[in-house]
Amino acid sequence: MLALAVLGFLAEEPLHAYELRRRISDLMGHARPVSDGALYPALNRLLKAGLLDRRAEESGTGPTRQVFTLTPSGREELLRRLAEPSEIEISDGSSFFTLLAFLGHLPEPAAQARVLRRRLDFLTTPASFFHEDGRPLRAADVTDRYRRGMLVMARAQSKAERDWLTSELAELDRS
Amino acid sequence: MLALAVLGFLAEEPLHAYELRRRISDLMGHARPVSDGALYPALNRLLKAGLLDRRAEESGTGPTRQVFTLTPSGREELLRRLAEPSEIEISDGSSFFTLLAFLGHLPEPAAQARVLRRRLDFLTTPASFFHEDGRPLRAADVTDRYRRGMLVMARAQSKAERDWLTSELAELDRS
DNA sequence: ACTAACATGTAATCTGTTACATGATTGA
DNA sequence: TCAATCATGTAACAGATTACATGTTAGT
Repeated sequence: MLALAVLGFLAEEPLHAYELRRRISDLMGHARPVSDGALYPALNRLLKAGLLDRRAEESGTGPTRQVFTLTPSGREELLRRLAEPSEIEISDGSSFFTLLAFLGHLPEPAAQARVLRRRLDFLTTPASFFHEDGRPLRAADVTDRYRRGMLVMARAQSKAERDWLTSELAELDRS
Repeated sequence: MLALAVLGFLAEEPLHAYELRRRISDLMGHARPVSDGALYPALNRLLKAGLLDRRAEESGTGPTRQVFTLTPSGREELLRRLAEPSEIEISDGSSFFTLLAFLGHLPEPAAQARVLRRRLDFLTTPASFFHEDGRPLRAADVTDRYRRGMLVMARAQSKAERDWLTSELAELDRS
């Protein structure tokens, strides 16, 4: 997930670690902040895998900035990950959102549409939070007010997302 | 997170690991399935910490079931975690949802309200996904269609949740 | 005969968090 | 003077994923 965000942002322009952290923080870090202990090792892993290049840049002030650039192989990896997301990247809302932020990098609209379609299919498949005696509980049968709230909000969110996906897919079809 | 769900479900009734896994899967596992490699070690940690008791129960068929029960100390820990959630449990949507599923176990409505209030405060504080030249981009200025979609959906969700929280808090105040 | 569901666990590996460690610059 | 922001990293630890390992029962 962190790796995807790194590749995605570097696909737009070369950045040093600190600036990368800020952008990733804005994107995903409302919830959990991006820690240095995650970012720097991740950058080194990507570097070792040949997906990134690093060059030192004197900034005048403070430590030398380490500026990272996406290699051609890194761009391939990004496009592959965007075009063929894993099941969890489709089903987990926050992972999917990260994907969405970079989906525009996929050159073919048809490839973008395939990803949106997968998400729509996932959201359209009904799922149930709570069970009793092995059978799913309908919303009306959930007595706990907070669990009822969960169902209400999950539905509202799913509806909003399905509507958006549907209209976006329709627009992609037209072009 | 896994630990909270274990404590929460066991607060309702004793369960064996497999059944626990099913319930946790229903609750949080739409996205990522609960793996045995996470669940069994987590149960052993809680056991060692004295929050759970385990007893073997012959099921006739297959391996002996390991039935887990919440100890008094486990219940205390659950209530403490529900009453005083960490910042990330408040700000991360999926963590907060897990919390919500068990919030009803808190005996005092005022303690429940404090948690809801914290979430509402978090949602009311404006946050921005994207920045340009250090300043937050307004939705209208986001040109990428998918990023615009992210903003639209994030707003819809936030609104739905704030509405629900507000009405729930009003009801708690009345009683 | 095969698949899914039931039922429990371990081991290697990966990733992330938290804390540590350093040091300059800018604004209140 | 004190806090925040800029800027880079390491080390210990916690937690999760994936794959391995085993075996029964019920349904197709």
